[in-house]
Amino acid sequence: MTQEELFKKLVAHSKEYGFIFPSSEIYDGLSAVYDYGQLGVELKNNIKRYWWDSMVKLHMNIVGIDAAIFMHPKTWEASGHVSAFNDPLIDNRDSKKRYRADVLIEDWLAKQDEKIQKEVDKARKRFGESFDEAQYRSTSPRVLEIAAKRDAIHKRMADAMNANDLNELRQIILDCEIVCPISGTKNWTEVRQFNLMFETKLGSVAEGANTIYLRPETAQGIFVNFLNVQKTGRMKIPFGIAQIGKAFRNEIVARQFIFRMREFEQMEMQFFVKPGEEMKWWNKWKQTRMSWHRALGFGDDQYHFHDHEKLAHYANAATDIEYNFPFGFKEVEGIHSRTDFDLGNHQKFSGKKIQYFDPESGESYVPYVVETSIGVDRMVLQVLSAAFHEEKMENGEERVVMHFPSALAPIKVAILPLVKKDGLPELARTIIDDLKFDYTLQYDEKDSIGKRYRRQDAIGTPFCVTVDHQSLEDKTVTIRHRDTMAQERVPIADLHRLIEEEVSMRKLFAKIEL
RNA sequence: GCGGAAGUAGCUCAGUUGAUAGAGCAUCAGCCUUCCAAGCUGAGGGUCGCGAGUUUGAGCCUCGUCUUCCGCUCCA
Repeated sequence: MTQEELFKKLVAHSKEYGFIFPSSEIYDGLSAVYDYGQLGVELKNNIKRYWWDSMVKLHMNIVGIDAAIFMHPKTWEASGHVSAFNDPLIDNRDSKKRYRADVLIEDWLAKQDEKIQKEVDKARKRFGESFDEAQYRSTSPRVLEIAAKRDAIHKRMADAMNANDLNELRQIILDCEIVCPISGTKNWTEVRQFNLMFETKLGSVAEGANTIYLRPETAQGIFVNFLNVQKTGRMKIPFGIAQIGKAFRNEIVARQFIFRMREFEQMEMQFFVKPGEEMKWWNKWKQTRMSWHRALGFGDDQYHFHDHEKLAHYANAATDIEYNFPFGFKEVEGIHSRTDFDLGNHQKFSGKKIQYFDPESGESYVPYVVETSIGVDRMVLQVLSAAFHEEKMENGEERVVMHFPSALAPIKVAILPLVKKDGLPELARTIIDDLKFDYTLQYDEKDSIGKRYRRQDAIGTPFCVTVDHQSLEDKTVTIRHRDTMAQERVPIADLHRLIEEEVSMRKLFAKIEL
């Protein structure tokens, strides 16, 4: 079976058993929006709890918050999203390729520099050792001409970007006679603006409504609350603030099931450190976060770091943890050193002093930030694709099993009376009443016991507890393990302890490098 | 957004040259009582993605539209 077929089966399985449904399916669905079903939400909640507890419980210097999705519009000017998340795009009609208009122009500008360099190299050959490059650059008519044109275009582009003048951007592309690298033609469409932030209105139209944005990342909710948390929590640097919440990006192309959605959930922790110590902490969090992933037991070789070569406007170091999805290694989590970009900008835009007074040195400074940012939905997809297996059993038949780590499994235990008479269902109910306060359970008395085991395998339930006639006599039951299919006879009184040992998150936590 | 393919029951699919929609599995009820999916009886469930058009008549032909998949593109 190819990876592609496996992925299709996984998507179908996710829907069939109630993990993930297309949104608004009775209205033909909504592109790249998905709903979590009865099992999906349990899995997702468990993943969130695994992350949350590993942050705020295991680290005494990390606390959580839950900020609003709506934020003051100035937030997004300070964060750089208003300018950086606004891409002017242009299509070439012949090659059908789409480009960022400003990138096309910048490529052209870079080419002018190359042209100048060529002139310089030619001159150097001509003049030999007596060649004075600086003088040549400042006097050669040919070089000056190219440089003047380059600077003029550069200024026009900067002005156009600032003024958001899309027609001017297109005119520059035409004036520079920029051709499509693929088709080699100048058959360009209009430049169109793609704003990756969703807009909505706050207040009624009559009152004069303000445009606000749905947050494109949760991080800013942490930054604007830095002072609140630091002061009220009496936090001392280094410390972190964690948050789980929805974010929204109007992606041009959103696809690959729940990998890239327009509405998605992030788990972010912003760690505030003393300037100059950020690389130490960046490296430390890389290790901690990688061990968090590997603790799930999907195979250490299924992950790798992917360092960014082109850094975002706020970062001085950035890496991604990538997981080997059925469609290749893809980003699950980003670990970025964001410097003092965010806090510094909020200080500038708000006019409020956002600094930390270091009691040891007696100095005040804007802290540096190391961010860990992980997509909840990508984690769900990672766990689903790692867990999904079709296996051949000893008797030659196949079974579909979700090998979830027990701590993440949506249903922990299925309680199954061997037959639905002779008082077996009644005894099963008393077991449920005892366990239901601590675990998600399912009860099933329909069909043969083998069929019921198959059903539980398909949703990844780690334990099946089967009540039979002997149970009535000696208060024991068989407990059947999902992965090995092995059974053991245990006293009903021991069930709670045996299950707890397996499904507790302690086992996972113990593997994390703190 | 472009190109290609697809959309019929919860799932996998059949449906001939256009003529009142089918199967298997699944679901539900009853019987049977059995530790690794297939026993028996019965029942429910589809305006064939949606909307127009052609036609006496459209699941089937035409156009539009939506959604999904693959490739390109994009990606903090």
